Amino acid sequence: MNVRTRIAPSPTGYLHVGTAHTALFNYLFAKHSSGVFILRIDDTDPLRSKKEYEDSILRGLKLLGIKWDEGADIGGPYGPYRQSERIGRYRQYIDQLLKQDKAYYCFCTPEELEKERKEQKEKKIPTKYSGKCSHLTKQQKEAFQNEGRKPVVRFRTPQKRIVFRDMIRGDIDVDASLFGDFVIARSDGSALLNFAATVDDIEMKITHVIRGEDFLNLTPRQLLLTEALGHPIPQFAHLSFLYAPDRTKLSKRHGATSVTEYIEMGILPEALVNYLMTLGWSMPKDTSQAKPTDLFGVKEAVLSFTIEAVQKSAPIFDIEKLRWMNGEYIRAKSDKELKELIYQHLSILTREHDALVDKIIPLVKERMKTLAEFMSLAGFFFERPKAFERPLKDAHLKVGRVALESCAWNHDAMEKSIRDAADTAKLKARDLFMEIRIAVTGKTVGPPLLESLEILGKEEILERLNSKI
RNA sequence: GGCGCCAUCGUCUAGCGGCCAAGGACGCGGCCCUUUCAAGGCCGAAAUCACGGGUCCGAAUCCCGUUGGCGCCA
Repeated sequence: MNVRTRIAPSPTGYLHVGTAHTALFNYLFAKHSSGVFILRIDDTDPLRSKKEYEDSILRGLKLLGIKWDEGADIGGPYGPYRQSERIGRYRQYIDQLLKQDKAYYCFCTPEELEKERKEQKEKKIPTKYSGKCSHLTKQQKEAFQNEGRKPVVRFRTPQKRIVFRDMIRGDIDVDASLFGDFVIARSDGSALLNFAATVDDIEMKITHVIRGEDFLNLTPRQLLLTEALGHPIPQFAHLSFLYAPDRTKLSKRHGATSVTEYIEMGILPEALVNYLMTLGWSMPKDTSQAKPTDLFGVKEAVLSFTIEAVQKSAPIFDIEKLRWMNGEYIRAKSDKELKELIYQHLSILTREHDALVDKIIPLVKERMKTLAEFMSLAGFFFERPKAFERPLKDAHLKVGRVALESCAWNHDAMEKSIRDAADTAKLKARDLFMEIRIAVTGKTVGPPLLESLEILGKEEILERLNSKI
């Protein structure tokens, strides 16, 4: 069987890391079986859906290297892949169910339904639709229509137990009589998301539906609908949500939630993807390696990915581990690659800085956890420090200036001169180094000092020292 | 409220009945290296496997219940 999976984001916001996570697992699963991965846009909510969001979601996924074989932008044999362009199809399926009496018109008003619910609550019985309109006569229907009522369409839910096997969670057992006849089309005729998704999954021949756990309770309905429509049911797998450290859903108040925001922070796409893959899944131990590793790419993951190995519990998104991983990826880059990334990331740098940047990169590479940190680490190369972390010690600076004035401008000569001067003045060399560091960079921590002095040049350094004495 | 899902170090996880008085990674602490900070190396603290019952010669692993978290429906 040819595996076909899909990600179906609603374009109501920028690409959320949780969506990227789900997309990634769909992709890994499909590609592990040489299957097809599809990108569908579920834009059934016209009020909240925006083209801008759709574009950014597509861009984000591409950036992460998650490529789809069929999708809203590139089409494919089962298109269109945008729900707003499929409305007519949903109508056809609704009519089919209506014709077969597997669905019916319900004329109940919201007020009537609310009243019904209230009564059920008072009697402490499960709240569900009573089925009041399930067997209306022709006359009754006409009477309602003459009143001007617009009916919704409800699915006639078979009263039975539904058992299905979730590839991650195992057997799930639900009693369909508990949720009753649910709505599949609004009074304006438009299909509800769950119905639309069911139809799309059928038409797009989706074999494995891998999605968020919020759909777990909706799956029995999809199963019933698929059955009623006369199609084979796909396999299901439900992934846990990603949570913030306070165990609530990742949201704006926890900081960055969208892929774009992480990229803007200077997280490399490969690092983000790698980190996301370790959330809920782990690379099987390689017996040839002494230690298992958290560091691996999509290609390797595709080889060993199995959905059964996915963790059931909900992971917490830990930005510290992401930052560590990003540092690993930065250090794995060649200096040249890193330079290009830095140019892309920091628009204030231009090619005229090229010679300088070439020299700086080896000094800061192993100190950076994000691309954005380049500037906080190396800013002093581009402009003189405006602020100083602490007041400077004049006596030390004078000794340091004298030592540097007279010596050749290379690492070893400077070191010797500074150490000798420290000895003569009965100062600790390390203190002398520190004062020079602060005078030159403004900070107590930073790249190696003597290498930095070499790069900035004697004239500039002496001026920086003089200005502080 | 009804139903469903989940539960191993602070965090991500390994573990799928004996190899586990629980392994790795991030983070944290210490030491080494060192002109600072990193990077790197070494060492360490950190989970009575949520709790309580079973099943079994034997349970983190199977079953039941409780608690807590989350979700769906309303």
